[in-house]
Amino acid sequence: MTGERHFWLFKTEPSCFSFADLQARPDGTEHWDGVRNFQARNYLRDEIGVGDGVLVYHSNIPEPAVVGVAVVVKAGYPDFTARNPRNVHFDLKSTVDRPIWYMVDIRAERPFYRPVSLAELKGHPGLAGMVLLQRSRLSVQPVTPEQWSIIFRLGSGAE
DNA sequence: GCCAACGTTGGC
DNA sequence: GCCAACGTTGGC
Repeated sequence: MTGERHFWLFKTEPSCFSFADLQARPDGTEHWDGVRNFQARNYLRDEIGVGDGVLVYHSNIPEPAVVGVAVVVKAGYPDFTARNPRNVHFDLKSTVDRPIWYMVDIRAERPFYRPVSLAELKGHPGLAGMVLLQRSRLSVQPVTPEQWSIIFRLGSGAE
């Protein structure tokens, strides 16, 4: 078995790829490709493990929000879109021998009963330390177990 | 659409 | 290796 379970928040623009799109994939599973930021890459390559929990966050919309939960089903491996010249995320510097960019596979577990908006996250005293609220641009970011349980409860309609 | 934040690039 | 210029992100 692997080590303890960790928690993450993945951002996506729903006009590009939404939680519903993830659910619509076979078995609700898709690779999380296209991340082109080194810090996020390091998490994908080195730290995110099978079984870890993922909060899926919709950005760049009128009311940005966490909209659902997913689980990691495959740990970091080279992002093949970096090697496709016709892909928008193509990167000439990434090779088979020396891949630069990585991705993981996630599977949709369930949509939230209600979206938990950015405004709500900002307003919750227990969430002041969230990376999202301090380095909003980081597209793959760690979430503490405490933050996870607060957001999970909010999204489950328990509060 | 604006613009602040911030990551990346490239000249030196 | 510094840092200015530039490009992108993403809330508003």
